[in-house]
Amino acid sequence: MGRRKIEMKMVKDSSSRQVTFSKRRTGLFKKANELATLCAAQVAIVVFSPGGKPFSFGHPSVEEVADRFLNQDAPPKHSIPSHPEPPPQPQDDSNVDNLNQQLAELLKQLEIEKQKAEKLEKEIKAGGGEKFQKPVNELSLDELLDMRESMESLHEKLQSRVNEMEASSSLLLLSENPVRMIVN
Amino acid sequence: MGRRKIEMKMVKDSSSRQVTFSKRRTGLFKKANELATLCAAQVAIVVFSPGGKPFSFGHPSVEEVADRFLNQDAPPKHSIPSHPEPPPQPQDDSNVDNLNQQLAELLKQLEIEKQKAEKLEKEIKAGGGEKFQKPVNELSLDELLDMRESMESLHEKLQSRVNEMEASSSLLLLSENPVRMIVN
DNA sequence: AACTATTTATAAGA
DNA sequence: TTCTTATAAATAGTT
Repeated sequence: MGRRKIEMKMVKDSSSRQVTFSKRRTGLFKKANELATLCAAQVAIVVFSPGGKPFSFGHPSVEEVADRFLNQDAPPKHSIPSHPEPPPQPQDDSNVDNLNQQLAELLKQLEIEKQKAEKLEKEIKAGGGEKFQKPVNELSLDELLDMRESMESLHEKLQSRVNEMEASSSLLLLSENPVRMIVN
Repeated sequence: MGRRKIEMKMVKDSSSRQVTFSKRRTGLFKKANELATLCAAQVAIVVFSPGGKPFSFGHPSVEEVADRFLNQDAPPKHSIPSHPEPPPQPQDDSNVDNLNQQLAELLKQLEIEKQKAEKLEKEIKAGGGEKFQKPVNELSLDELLDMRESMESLHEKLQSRVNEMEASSSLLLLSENPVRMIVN
């Protein structure tokens, strides 16, 4: 999906591989979050980078998905009653066991977090800074991401303003009238 | 990614939601497979469909990834002590508190910056009035440059904070469960 | 970290 | 469900 189509084989260059991993992990988690959001599905993902570092996503939380996995509850909704009922055997695409379920849950949560963040970002971008008045403890990763976006937006505005100012000041220096500048 | 852009909200129609889930689950697993293949990374995903059916993907297998998670090798930082007997209460709360405090600070600074920006904006726009007689240009330019600097600084901090939050949230999610994840 | 040129993923529709 | 098609997204290669 880029300048070129690449072979589905391990990227040899360690450095490039790390870059690819970062980009794709982000994309994967985003997709997971979208799946969870659009379909009211629970998702958990666990990933070990080539360097061995773990990353995870879960919706609504890794714990919940994990518990559900462990308890093999296949309830239609989000109920996580610790009712020791041996529910139906999942028909996974691959190996599935308790651990797998837990992992799946984790991945879900991560995805959800990402989606929330995106949502917040949009809100912030669109609206104003109402979010800044919310109690910090309620700030989640999503909100943080939103904040980052608004920051970027602010920064962009600042940037263009500075550019205008610089251009104007330059012109002023060239003019016979050294002062007064109108910036609108 | 199709004929039209869709809102990131739960698909109301049950039937459509099921279709979307099927398509996107396939896509998610495909992406996971590519990530694992291209980056030599281990990946595990568990998903519960809106109907409550479990699906999973694992490379090399969900069990292996799960085991690796459970058998965490003591990581340098956000490690969660996975002790054999009484799995100690994770001190995640403290971590969260710290993050929240830092976040609070950032928010404060952001607020201040925003106010400055607004003030400056007003002054500049009010240019239609008396401002023309003051050396607004130079002053404003300086102020703008300062602001830009602080904005950039803030942005950097926010960026790293986001990174921490992502890692921490992952850890926290796992720590509350029987599953443990190490992010270092 | 940003930016395009392309490749993919997919929302609709059949 | 599967296939097709028009678009929206993701991302490989670059800077």
